[in-house]
This record gives sequence, structure tokens and C-alpha cells, in this order.
Amino acid sequence: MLVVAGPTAAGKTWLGAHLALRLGGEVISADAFAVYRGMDIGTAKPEPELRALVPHHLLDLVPPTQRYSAGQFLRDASEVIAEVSSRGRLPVVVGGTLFYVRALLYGLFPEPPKDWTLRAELEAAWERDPEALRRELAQRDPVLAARLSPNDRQRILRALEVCRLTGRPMSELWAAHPAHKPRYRFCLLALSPPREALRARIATRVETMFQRGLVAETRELLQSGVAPGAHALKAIGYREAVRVVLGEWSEAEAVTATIVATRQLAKRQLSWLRGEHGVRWLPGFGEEVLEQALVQWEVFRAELGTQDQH
RNA sequence: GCAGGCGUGGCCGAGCGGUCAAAGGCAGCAGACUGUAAAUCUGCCGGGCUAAGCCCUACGGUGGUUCGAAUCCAUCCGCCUGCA
Repeated sequence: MLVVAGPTAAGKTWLGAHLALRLGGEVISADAFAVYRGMDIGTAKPEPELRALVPHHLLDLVPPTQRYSAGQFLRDASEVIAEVSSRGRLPVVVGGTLFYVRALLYGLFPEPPKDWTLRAELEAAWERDPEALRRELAQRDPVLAARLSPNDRQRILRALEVCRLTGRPMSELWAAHPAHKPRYRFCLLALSPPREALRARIATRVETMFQRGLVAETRELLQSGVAPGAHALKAIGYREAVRVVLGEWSEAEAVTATIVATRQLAKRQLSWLRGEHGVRWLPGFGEEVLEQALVQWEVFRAELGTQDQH
């Protein structure tokens, strides 16, 4: 299978779709926010024309009032990939949510049943006395506690949630589910355009999003009953637009804040990819490296062939 | 014109005689990342070194006071507020 990754605004969507087109494939989106219906402008979903050209999966899956997750993605994507493959088509995974991509490629440990009450309790407990929860984790899962920053509330709470639910330390569950054996044979392409050019592209893209009505789209979501604090509206661009709708910010302020946040996201994505195994880099924007990508794909296939002979 | 206030590192903003290369925040750089991940967290962040130490340049400009000044005084420049 083919995977197209890279920082935001690098042209993944374009490249992924065109690779799928050339290779007889279908696109599987790996994007934590493009799964939400009604969130089109700010998530830079592929245009309808492109979607008409190539089948796209895992877009517009859930309403923004719901909450999607890496585990859900792992299940959904695995299913779609199997289905696409079974039709003799090439699955082309395209996405900037690298955590989702890694989950898909290497798996996650088996999830304990969700318990939102417990999570709410932990949240409240943290507000009251974070030190108590840190101590609890140190006792129940010393391995993880040693690795986590005492300030990493999110991970500490999750670790405790897993401990309390399963009665076992989370680090032990990981150990039982090694994350190094890939679930697929994949060719991982990563876009990496020149930094300055990417910055410029991010800026104009964000400006365009606001011009195209990101604020109006956000207002509609809020009017349709999505809470301002909903998870989906934490997405970059939307959270800034919410503040405009609420009258806290001018649109200009929102644009600036969104550009900065997007830039920072791109940086984190690049940093993630640098540490990822088996990355084949494409030094440019999507539209510039289609041919290079096809060459990489051929190289990958050739390597696969020699491997299979052994 | 008179009275008062202000001018600090890329930006905002503390400091108000030594312990100050200067709190904190932002931006930037690097990194982590096992079901919130567009999230969350970590480190670095004036310059140069024979680097847990040293040197240089820095708190609008200049000149003083002092063993010692971002901190006090004088003066100049610039901004702001009140009165005219």
C-alpha cells in the first residue's frame, strides 16, 4: 500500500489523488478533522471535482458533535483498505495526522472499554489535586510515570484510565503489543518542501480559507448545535473562527493566529516524520513531485520483489 | 510652553543600587508522541569560547555619582497623558 504524508499545505491531497489516479488506486484519508461533516473549508478537504475523479474514503464520517479517535480510525481504515485491496485497487493512505498513520501502520494495544464517567472523574480529580494522581500513577505504573512529564495531564489521565479499567499498567499492555512489526507492506512517501516556501503557502492558504467563509461555516456549525468547546471545533482555524463569531477577535486577529498555529503544526509534523522509519522523502510540493513519487513507488515495488524471492 | 509619565532582549512585559544576560509570556529552533493527536508535553532561546566555567556586547543617546547602575543624578532625543 502507498502512504502519502507530510506537513499541512504541502500538497498531500493533490499528490495522493493523482497517484491514485495513475496507479489505479483509491484514497483513504488519515486526517483527524476531515472526518467531520460540515467542516470543509478549514480542513482543506479535496474539492468535489477531485473526489469525482478518484474515490475518497474516511471523509465526512461523523457529525462534529461526536468525537472521533485514533482507535476508531484504525478500525475504519483497516476495513476500507481490505475492501479496496479486495477489489484489486491500490489503497493510497493520505494524511497529516501522523498519529493515525502510525496507528494504522503498526497498530495500537487492545483498547479497554471506554468509560466517560471515569474520565470525567479523573479530570475533576486532577483539578482538585494533581499530585495525588501523579502519586497514583507512580504506584500503579512506575515505568510510564518515569517517562511522562508531571505536567502532561492528558497522558497521565489516560494512563490512569487504562490502569483503573484493566487493572494493569499501560506500559505492560504496550509490551504485550509490540509496535514495531508493521501491519502492512507499505511505501511511505513524505513531502518536504523548502521551509520558507511552505510558510508562504500556509499564510496564503489560511487567508484564502477565511476569504472563502471559514467564519460563516463555523457560525453555521455553532447554530446547528455544535458547542463552542466541542472537540471538532478545537481544530486549527475553527477554534480561531469561533472567537470571531463570539466577538472576541477580529477576523484579522484570527487569521494571524491561525497562520501561526498552522506553521507550528507543520513543524511538529515534520519533526514526527524525521523520526519515522522507512520514510522516502519528496523534496517539494505535491504538484512538483508526482513523477518522483511514481519512481519511488517503482523502487519500492522492486524491493518488494527481491524480498519475496527469499 | 508648563506639569506628570514612559523608553528593557525579535515582540509584549517584570525589574527600580550588587545575588541581572535581565522574571513571565509570545514568536523562533529542536525533540517526544501507543484510542483528545490540528491534541498534549519536553529542552534550547544576545554573541563567542580551551563550555556545570570564562569573555564580550546589552536595558533610548551622552556624561556623571558609586567599590558597583537596567536601577540614582544631569542633559539630549523620542513617545504618551493632563493643563494651557
